[in-house]
Amino acid sequence: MITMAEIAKLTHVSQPTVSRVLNGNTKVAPEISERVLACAREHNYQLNALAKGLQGSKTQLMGVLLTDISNGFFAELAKQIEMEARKKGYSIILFNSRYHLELEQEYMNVVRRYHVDGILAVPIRENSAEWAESVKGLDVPVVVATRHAKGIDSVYLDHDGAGELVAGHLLERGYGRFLFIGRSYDAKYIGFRRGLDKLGVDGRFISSIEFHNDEQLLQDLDGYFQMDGKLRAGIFAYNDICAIHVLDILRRLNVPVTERCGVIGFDNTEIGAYMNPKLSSVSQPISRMAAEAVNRLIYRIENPGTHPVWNRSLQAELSVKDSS
Amino acid sequence: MITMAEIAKLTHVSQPTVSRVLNGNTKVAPEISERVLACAREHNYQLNALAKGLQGSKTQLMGVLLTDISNGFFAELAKQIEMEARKKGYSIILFNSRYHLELEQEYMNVVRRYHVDGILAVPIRENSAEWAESVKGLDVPVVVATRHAKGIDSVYLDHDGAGELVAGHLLERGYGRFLFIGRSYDAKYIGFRRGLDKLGVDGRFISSIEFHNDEQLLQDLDGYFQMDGKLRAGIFAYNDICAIHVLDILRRLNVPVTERCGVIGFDNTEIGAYMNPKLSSVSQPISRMAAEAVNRLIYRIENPGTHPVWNRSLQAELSVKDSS
DNA sequence: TTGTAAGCGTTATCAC
DNA sequence: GTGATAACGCTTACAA
Repeated sequence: MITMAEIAKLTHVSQPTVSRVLNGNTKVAPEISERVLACAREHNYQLNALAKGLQGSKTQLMGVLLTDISNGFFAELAKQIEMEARKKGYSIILFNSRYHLELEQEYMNVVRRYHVDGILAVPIRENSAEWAESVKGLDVPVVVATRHAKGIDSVYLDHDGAGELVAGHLLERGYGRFLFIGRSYDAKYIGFRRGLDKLGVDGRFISSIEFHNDEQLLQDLDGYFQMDGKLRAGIFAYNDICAIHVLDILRRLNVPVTERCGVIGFDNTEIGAYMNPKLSSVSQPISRMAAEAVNRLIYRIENPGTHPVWNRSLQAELSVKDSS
Repeated sequence: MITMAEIAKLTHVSQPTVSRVLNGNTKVAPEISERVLACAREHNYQLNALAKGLQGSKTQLMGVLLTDISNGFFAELAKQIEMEARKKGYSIILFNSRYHLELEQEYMNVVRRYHVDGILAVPIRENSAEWAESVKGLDVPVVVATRHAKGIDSVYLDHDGAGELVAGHLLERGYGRFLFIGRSYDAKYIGFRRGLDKLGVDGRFISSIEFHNDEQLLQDLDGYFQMDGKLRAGIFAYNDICAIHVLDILRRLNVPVTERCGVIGFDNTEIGAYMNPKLSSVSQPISRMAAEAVNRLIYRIENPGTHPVWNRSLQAELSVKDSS
């Protein structure tokens, strides 16, 4: 690997001049500039990011700390982050905590060794005191993605609003009663109820059940479809996997989808598109989330100092397919 | 961030002594060692990997160049690579070519900037001359994963053997005729045929069709099940996605799975386990592939110089579920 | 066993 | 405009 000093020797200039030419910020005589650039190109010069970083300047490295890269959602997020970072000239150093708190803690240290310019994290427990502590101890900016973190910049999906969105869609499609499958305290359900309420749906027609296993869900859905047989049911599952189980059970119960009920999933995973019928689903705007997170992080990198905490809530989008 | 020099000042020793203590290779007086270690711990000292790398020593960085991190298979691979690398004290710098040749080329350059100790790659075109050229131009060891690369160390799955494995399984389960869905020149099919042949299956009962779209596949399968109605059919699809389409079509054709036919997928993706019936599938030993690749790369890092090219072919495993 | 000195490849601060 | 020179934090001789 050729260095600036070597290029300097070859082109009969000083090494700092080579630096000036290659960085292109300071004025340099055109003939020198040309000579140096030609030489650099010829030898396929590559900046030594280590030396640059050591010197105090930026490393152009972004630490990315995820919980589970093998999860399709985070894999897509990682992809988008990498794309967006690349656009801005940053490379990604990847850490995957696998939901191990100790590992996450270790990574918070390891990442410092590489003097990354900033960290983009999906913490395991975004509101734990220890994690907040680690972040404060760091001397680099941190942005949290996919979750709301108190006291730290973050970008996340508005689950509550997503529920409302689903409510509007199901109502528009003429469903007359509504079932949420998931925890009753889920923000999605809160928003779902509120949305239905706003649009004048009687609370009697809104209910929720939890999903534990197929047999229990089958029982529950069977019961649900015994009553109020005439009203088409709009079913909102807390994620696509759950929704897929629902589709399977509906098939076993001989409840035709869209005729007697509609099903909406959450996450809009690829797998949903392979179902029959294709699963309608709420999609998280992953690429926007990645872009906003990366850009905010870069903003923080380029504008050090304390700024008010920035929390960006993104709106969900509905990907309507064949199941609703 | 505290430095060795600062620790040296605080503990009244020289900076190289601090280095000696922290690295633990050279002999240092116990009382000094203790003092230094205590100080380092107290201030949560972290090595400056940039300085270490710059000095000529290793960066403990591994460049990982993938084609598509959002693909579940590669996502899992990335996870395993990260795990294995971490175990050995390496961190991962991730690049995702998205199957763009120019991007891959750019990344081959960018990665040099960070002076990674080695590169673990899934190249887009493992046998292209240009790529081989880029690799030769590099001064760091490269190991290719998931594909066989001529002239470069690589770990990959034995597709041919996998086909043979499937043949044995289907025969054992009593299927009497066999259908491969995919390209006829696929190594899986070659192995599949050979396996069946070895076990005495008449070539008349072996065939293959390609998969282009659902309608065409439905026609083809319909035709296939019209003839030789008595023989149970063992169907081997070139990947899980295809197998899932097959399952769907079999349902539409009212061909009961396991009674009249069995279906085997390839990749053993998570999605297959959510099917009904659960999809039997050939699983690539991802974690072993990752481990072998990482370990080979580390071997190359620690033993520079020319060694004979190392090509490791791994055997597939069959994950038998409910569809066969 | 420990300290001194040099050097890795940059950028930044000076002079000229 | 351009060239010395110092500095970043570390490892590796070499000296004591």
